[in-house]
Amino acid sequence: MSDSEEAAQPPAARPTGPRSTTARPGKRERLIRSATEIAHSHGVQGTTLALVAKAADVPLGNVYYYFKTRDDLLRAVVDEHARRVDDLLASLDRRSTPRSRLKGLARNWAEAADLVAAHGCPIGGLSADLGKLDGGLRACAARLLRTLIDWAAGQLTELGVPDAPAEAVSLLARVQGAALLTNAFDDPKLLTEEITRIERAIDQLADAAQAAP
Amino acid sequence: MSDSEEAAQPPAARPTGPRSTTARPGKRERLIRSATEIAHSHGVQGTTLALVAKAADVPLGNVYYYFKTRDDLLRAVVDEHARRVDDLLASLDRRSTPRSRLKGLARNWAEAADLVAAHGCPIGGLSADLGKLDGGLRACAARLLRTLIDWAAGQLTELGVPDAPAEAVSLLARVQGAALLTNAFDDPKLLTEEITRIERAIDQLADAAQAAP
DNA sequence: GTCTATACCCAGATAGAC
DNA sequence: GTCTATCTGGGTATAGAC
Repeated sequence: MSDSEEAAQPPAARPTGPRSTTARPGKRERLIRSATEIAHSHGVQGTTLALVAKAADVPLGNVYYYFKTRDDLLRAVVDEHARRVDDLLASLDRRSTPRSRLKGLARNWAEAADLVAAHGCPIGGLSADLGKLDGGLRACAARLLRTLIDWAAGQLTELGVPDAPAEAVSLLARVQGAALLTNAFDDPKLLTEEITRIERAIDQLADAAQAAP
Repeated sequence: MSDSEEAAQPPAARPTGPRSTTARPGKRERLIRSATEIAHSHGVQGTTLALVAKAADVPLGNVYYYFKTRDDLLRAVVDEHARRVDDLLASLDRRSTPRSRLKGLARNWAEAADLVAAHGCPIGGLSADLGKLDGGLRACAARLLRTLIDWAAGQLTELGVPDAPAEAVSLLARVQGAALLTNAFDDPKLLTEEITRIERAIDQLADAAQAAP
C-alpha cells in the first residue's frame, strides 16, 4: 500500500465474501452475522464478545481487529438489519399492487412465527434494548422502524387511504405488539392468527378507500 | 420468638410499612420499589444490585438479608407489578359498563405516555427482558400480560362481542405495539393518539355487538 | 493479519465484625 | 439486624509474540 495513513486498516464493509465462490464468508461478516443472531436470542446486553467470537469461530482477541469497540460491532448489527429491511422492501416493491405489498410485509412476520415466539421480533427487540442503553446507540435502532413505517405510509397513500401516516403507525404497532405477546407466551399461533387479522384490516382499508375516492 | 426453626427469617412481604404512619417504608419494600423502577429504566440486565441498593439507600451487603439472590429480587419485582395490575383492574371493575372499563384500561397507558416514551411499557419491557434470560424467570412475566388479556376478554364477553379472546389479544397487542414505537421514537404523542384510535375500536366493537345480539 | 495471554473492572455473592 | 471488606467470575479491552 503506497497510500498509507493507517498502517493496518480494517476491510471496512466489503460487499460480500472477499474470497472464492465456495469459501465461507470472511471473518468480519461472520462476526456481524453471529452478533446479529445472538443479539436476537440473548438481547443486546447478553451479546458478549466471547459468545459472538465463539459462534463466529474467531478468536476473541481478533475481534478487535475488525471492530474497535463492542459498540462498533452493535452498530454493524443495526446496519445489517437495515440492509435486510431494504432488501425485503425492494422485493415487495416488485409486487403489482400496494395492497399485495402491504400484505406481503405482514406475511413476512407470520413466516418467522417460530423465531418470533422463541426470541421476539428482531427489530422490535433491538429497538427496545438499545433504547435502554446510555451512549449514542440509543436512537440508532429507531431508524429501522422508521423505514418500515414510512414505506407502509407510502403504500397506504398510493391506495388513497386517508390519514395514511397514522394508519401506518397503527399497522406496525399491531405487528410489533403481536410479536411481543407471541414471544411472551411462546406461542407462534398467536402471531399467525393476529397477522391474519391484520391482513383483513389492510383489505378493509383498501376497500374503503376504493369505495370513496 | 419461641417458634424457631430459622434463626433470622426475613420479613417475608409484610403488607405495607412496618413502622409508624409517617416513617418511610421498610427496607425490603424500598428495595422492591427501587428495583422495579430501575428494571423499567435500565432493563432487567441493567438492574444491578449496586444501583438498586444505592437508590433504596440500603448498603449493598444488606440486600442479601432480604433477598437470597438477585433472581429472588427480580421475582419480587414481578410480584410488585402483579399487585399493581390487580389494583388497577379492581378499580376499573367499579365502573358501571364493560365499555367504560376497557377504555379505562387503555387510558391508563395514555396517562403514562411520558414514562412510556422514556422507558417503554413496564410490563411489556419486563416480559421481553425476562424472556431472554436462561433460568426459571423466563416464563414468570407472561402472567402479567395473561391477567390483562383474560380480564379484557371477560369484559368483551360481557359486551357480547363474538370471538372475545382473540379481540382481547388484538387490543393488548395494539397497546403494547404502540408503547414499543412510542419508546423507540421517544414521542409521547404517538401513544396518546394511538390510544385514542384504540378507544374508537372499543366503541365499534361495543356498538356492533349491541346492534346484532 | 492472526492469536494467546493477560490487565482491568465491575458484577453477584459471602464472611464476619459490630 | 446491620454493614464493611472481600472473594470469585466473567466482561471489555490491550500487549505483544508470531
